[in-house]
Amino acid sequence: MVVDEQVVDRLLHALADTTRRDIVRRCLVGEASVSRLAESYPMSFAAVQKHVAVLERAGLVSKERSGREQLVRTDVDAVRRARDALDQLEATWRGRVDRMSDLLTERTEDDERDQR
Amino acid sequence: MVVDEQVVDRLLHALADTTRRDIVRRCLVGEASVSRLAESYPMSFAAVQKHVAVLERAGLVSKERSGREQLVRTDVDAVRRARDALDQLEATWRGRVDRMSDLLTERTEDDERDQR
DNA sequence: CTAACGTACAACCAAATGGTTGTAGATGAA
DNA sequence: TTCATCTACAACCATTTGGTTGTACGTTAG
Repeated sequence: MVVDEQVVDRLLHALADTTRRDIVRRCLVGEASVSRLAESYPMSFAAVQKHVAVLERAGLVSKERSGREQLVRTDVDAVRRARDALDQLEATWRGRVDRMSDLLTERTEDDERDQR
Repeated sequence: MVVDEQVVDRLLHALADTTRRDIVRRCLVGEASVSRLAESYPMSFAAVQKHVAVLERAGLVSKERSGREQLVRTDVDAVRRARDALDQLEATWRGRVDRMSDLLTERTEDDERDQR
């Protein structure tokens, strides 16, 4: 249940890139070969290969050979695990926020800055 | 409501580090000076300063002078925004997963090529 | 005033990132 | 078989990252 911090590191790092998030989205609906993916982005095939490798190391996608193509598929369970990890992170924060709210009820002071 | 991809990049990158996540947690309950934070981690004061700067650029924390100390405070609203961004990202994925379930019953084609 | 403290910032460094090109090996099509 | 396609991977490069040390400056305590 305790999320391995290193796993979270890899997960968030993998997701901290627009291209990689897009690949995850694309490969959630049906598989796509790496070369097919590469056509969609303004970078070389090898660059896309590297992005896929990062996602693979984070466990977000997996590859499967199909003839001479390598089909990339987002691991739905991994996405769920990513979401759970983020939820857990946020739950910790929220727990702290809630406890902080109690403390703040008696110190309505300099926490009156911006509200949106 | 469309999340700026670059903002998400900065946000996820800022959170993709164990030390930085810890700083966020710590500064959610009460402020802490940078030097006090630095005592908690096996690295130099300057290194912690840089971590705080990364969090600051991502809008997750803010600093406020108090005498000669610089108090770091997690921006609760920013945490909420981070959470919303992640929720939105995950909602997109979930939407795709749901639609994929439908598509899978009748063989998916390439008609889903461009999203955005 | 002086000394200690907290901070800012620059310079430097090693390693990782994100990109490129080039080469080579499998595989499918003609 | 031959050729085009898809992939893997190495080498290289520029930039960023994450760390260090050193210096300078404002502020508080004595």
